Amino acid sequence: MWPNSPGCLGQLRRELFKSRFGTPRYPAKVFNAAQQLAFRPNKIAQQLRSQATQMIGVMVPSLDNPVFAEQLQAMEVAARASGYSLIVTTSEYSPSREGDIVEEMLRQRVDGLVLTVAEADNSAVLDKLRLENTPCLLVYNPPGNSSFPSIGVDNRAASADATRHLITLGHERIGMVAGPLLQSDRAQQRFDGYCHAMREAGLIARPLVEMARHTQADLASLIPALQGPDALSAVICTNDLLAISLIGELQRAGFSVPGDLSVMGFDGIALGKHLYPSLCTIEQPRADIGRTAVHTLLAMIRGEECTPTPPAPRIASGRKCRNPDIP
Amino acid sequence: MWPNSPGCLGQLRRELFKSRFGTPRYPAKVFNAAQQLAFRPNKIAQQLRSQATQMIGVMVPSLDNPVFAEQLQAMEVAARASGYSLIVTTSEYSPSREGDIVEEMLRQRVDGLVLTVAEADNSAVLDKLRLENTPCLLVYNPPGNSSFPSIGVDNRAASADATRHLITLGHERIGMVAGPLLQSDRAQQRFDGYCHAMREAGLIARPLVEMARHTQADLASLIPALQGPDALSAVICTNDLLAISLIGELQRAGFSVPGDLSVMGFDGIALGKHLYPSLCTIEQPRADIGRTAVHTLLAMIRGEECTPTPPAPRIASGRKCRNPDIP
DNA sequence: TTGTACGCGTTATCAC
DNA sequence: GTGATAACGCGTACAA
Repeated sequence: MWPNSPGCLGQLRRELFKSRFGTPRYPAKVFNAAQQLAFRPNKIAQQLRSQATQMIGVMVPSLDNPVFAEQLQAMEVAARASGYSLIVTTSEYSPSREGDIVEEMLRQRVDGLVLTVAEADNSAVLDKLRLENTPCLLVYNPPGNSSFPSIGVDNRAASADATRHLITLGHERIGMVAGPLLQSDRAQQRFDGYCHAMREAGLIARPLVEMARHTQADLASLIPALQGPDALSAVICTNDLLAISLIGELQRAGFSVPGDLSVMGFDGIALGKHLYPSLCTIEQPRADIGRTAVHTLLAMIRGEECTPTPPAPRIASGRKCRNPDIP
Repeated sequence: MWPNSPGCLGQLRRELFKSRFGTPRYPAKVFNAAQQLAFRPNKIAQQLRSQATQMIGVMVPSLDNPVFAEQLQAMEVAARASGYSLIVTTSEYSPSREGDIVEEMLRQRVDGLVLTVAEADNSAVLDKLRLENTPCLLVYNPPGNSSFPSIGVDNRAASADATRHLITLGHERIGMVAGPLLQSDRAQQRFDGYCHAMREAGLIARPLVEMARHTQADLASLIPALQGPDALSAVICTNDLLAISLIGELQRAGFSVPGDLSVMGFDGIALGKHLYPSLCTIEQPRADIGRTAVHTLLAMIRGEECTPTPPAPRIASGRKCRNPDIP
């Protein structure tokens, strides 16, 4: 009909523009024209013109882990409420994928980034981002030396809490089970907290039992620690999926849980409390973390907190869930 | 340095352009200039110019349900492998949110949409999309009358399979438990399949037991059906989270599972098989569904299958998982 | 090979 | 108020 004649679209655009700034006055003429032309504002052009995309880039290791999925759910709701959209990517804990993803998002000119990287203290992608001026926020990664603000629980303290909890219950031979350590700085921190609490109580910290996958236990690597006079009476897993799967493996192999071995988790995924007995775990407020991450990043985008090293907003150490079956 | 001088950026762009079409020849001069200027191609401008965004819009009801999260994980990997990004949104089963989300994505000029709507046969957002020419693919929604291609298992057949499985095991008093029915056409289809299999076996189908939430069972609404001479001996839940949570509630209330009541799930989330006893369920190949959804949509975007009603690609009815504890 | 000019759809700022 | 115009960064056709 009217292709690009400024007489029509020009006025239309002007009206739509005004309506955004509190002068919403739609002459029927303009409104009808908009409908007849099936006019739909083009965000691409708006973004190019305004140099802002209202999009935030999100990178998590994997969405197969409910921890990240539930955090993302909260982030999406919070972002949408503020008029922002999410570009979501998964790194699979691979540094090279991390690099590609971030580069891609920068080309897309996202207004900000929310990342969970493999290792915050030794990350090529963070080194690169330090030279950019795109606001960037870490989630779950310990604040450490990365010089980026980070949101998440204090893994060391939380893990020490969990250990003390088991000690209070009378356990002395406590171990820790983790997924591939190289891939996650959180697991390392949680191990540190465990060691600290053990020493503090005069107990000996056992070496970490490392499993091949983050979310699936293989019993074989734990069996040695369950035999002999020094056999473990309790273990803490670095995440809930690992704990649940370990409990299943133990039961399948004829062990009684928690009779022969108490198993504690870490994360507090929603499912844990529906199980029977419910999983004893350290609960990370995933929804809060997601929401807070978005709000913090939006503040950074507005330039409110854009100093490179603001006081890292930490959420207090997670709280323990009662598990009546742990002795 | 060189702000916009065509002498520099023009050549640079040309080189980058050529390199995309098989003449990758970077004179050092150009390459260095790119680095010195910290040049980064602007996707926004590319998108505006080429009228294609290489972005696909995804809408799922909620990421708190691992079914959708795991599907999304597979979609993200497949999309990235083809150079596409994902804009992810959650509708929370709300039709009004569905409308807002899709409108927003159309303004963003996504190249295609992958949606899971509440009710495909009665959906305002699909009615609107029929008038647009943005490729659109449904996931999990039954193909039905929506005139959109859809990917997912045949819920009716799968549910009938599950029912027959229980019947084969000797059960006769079988019930079905669902979340809020109005919010999900899948649950309705699964109930239909159950009814069909029951009638087929000469058994009476019980009325659906509807729970207030999709992922959390409240035992109270099921208790009546567990009492009296006609007490149920088995139930099928319309999704795994509901099943797991119901099992927990039952056990907490002193029931024995599967002694007093056998509980079957639907979806086959990864966690189910790690439990002990592992959850008996109908497995939907979520990763396959996600991958296939992306590949199909990309084909539609390329115009290969862009007829409004192509033969709906269905994945064969999911397969049963063995659960040794169901009698 | 190298330089130039136009258009994609908006927004912003002019002049009328 | 209304209409024309520049610029955002890129792709591309065309001219030098």
